[in-house]
Amino acid sequence: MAETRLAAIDLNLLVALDALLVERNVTRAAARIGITQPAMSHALMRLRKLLGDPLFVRTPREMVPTARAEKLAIPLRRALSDIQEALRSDAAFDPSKAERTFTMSMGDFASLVILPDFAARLREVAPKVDLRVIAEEMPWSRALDDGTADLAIAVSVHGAPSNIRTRKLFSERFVCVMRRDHPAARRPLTLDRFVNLTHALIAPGGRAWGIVDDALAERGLRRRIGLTIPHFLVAPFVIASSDFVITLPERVARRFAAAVPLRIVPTPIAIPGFSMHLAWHERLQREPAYVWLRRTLVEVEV
DNA sequence: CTTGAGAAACTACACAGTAG
DNA sequence: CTACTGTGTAGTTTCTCAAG
Repeated sequence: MAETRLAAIDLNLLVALDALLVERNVTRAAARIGITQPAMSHALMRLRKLLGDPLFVRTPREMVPTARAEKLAIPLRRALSDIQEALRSDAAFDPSKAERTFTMSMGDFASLVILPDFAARLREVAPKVDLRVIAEEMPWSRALDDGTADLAIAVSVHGAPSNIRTRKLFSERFVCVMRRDHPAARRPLTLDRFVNLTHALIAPGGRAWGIVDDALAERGLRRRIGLTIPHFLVAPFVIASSDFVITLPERVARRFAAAVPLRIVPTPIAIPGFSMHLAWHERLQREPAYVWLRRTLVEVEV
């Protein structure tokens, strides 16, 4: 039967359980917390006895958590990260000596624009600090809430829960990008020429309709989208070696143009820009390490 | 044959009880 | 209070077994 008196529970078992939930593998979970595999196996046995549940079942690919274990995952992670913070908070943060990992949630766009300079800066001023970037798979506010992420970079922070703090990083506008020797690059890009070109679109959702199409539709215009791709990775190479034209955030365009021969021109139609924001949980508001992390991120000129 | 979970045997250590 | 000793627990190494 489940034991509810905390004094009767070895709380270290919860650290083991957390590692198992993250790794879903006894050997790796053991390595994660610095014990051997049999010790972790033993810890799992004690957890099973304590909670009266198998917790994990072996499958060819991984140790799959039972419903009971799954249910514990998020509150456990949150509790452990709170404890970790509580223990850490008094010590002032010295980036040049700190050995720790920060986890940040950000998408393709933010990674491309922010990471190159930020990662370089980190190596310089905090050589022993590791950075773990996770994709925006879950709602980022939840990742901040349960401690999966220390910081999120997001486009829209409207309607964020009240326990989430935000700060604007930068505003972004759209530009048109084509290969450097594209025939259309010889003359100014008028709206008329723009709609007669064949366009490429980065559409994570796969929908062949973007913000440009909204702006065109307002004027009763349409363009042909000849290529839709789900992420930024291949875009510069496709554009550099074809006649497709693409409309991109300016900072992305500049990154691409630094890697392959491209021409960047203004959009011939007004397209509303957007802003990128930093978001964090209020419990990290005054923690020296996170104050430093946020300041360092803001200081990186992108 | 390889990999990984779990069992067995052994070891180290903390704690409690007891003697001086 | 200190020193010694017995007990229990959790760790390690080594092994076994099952599955791919």
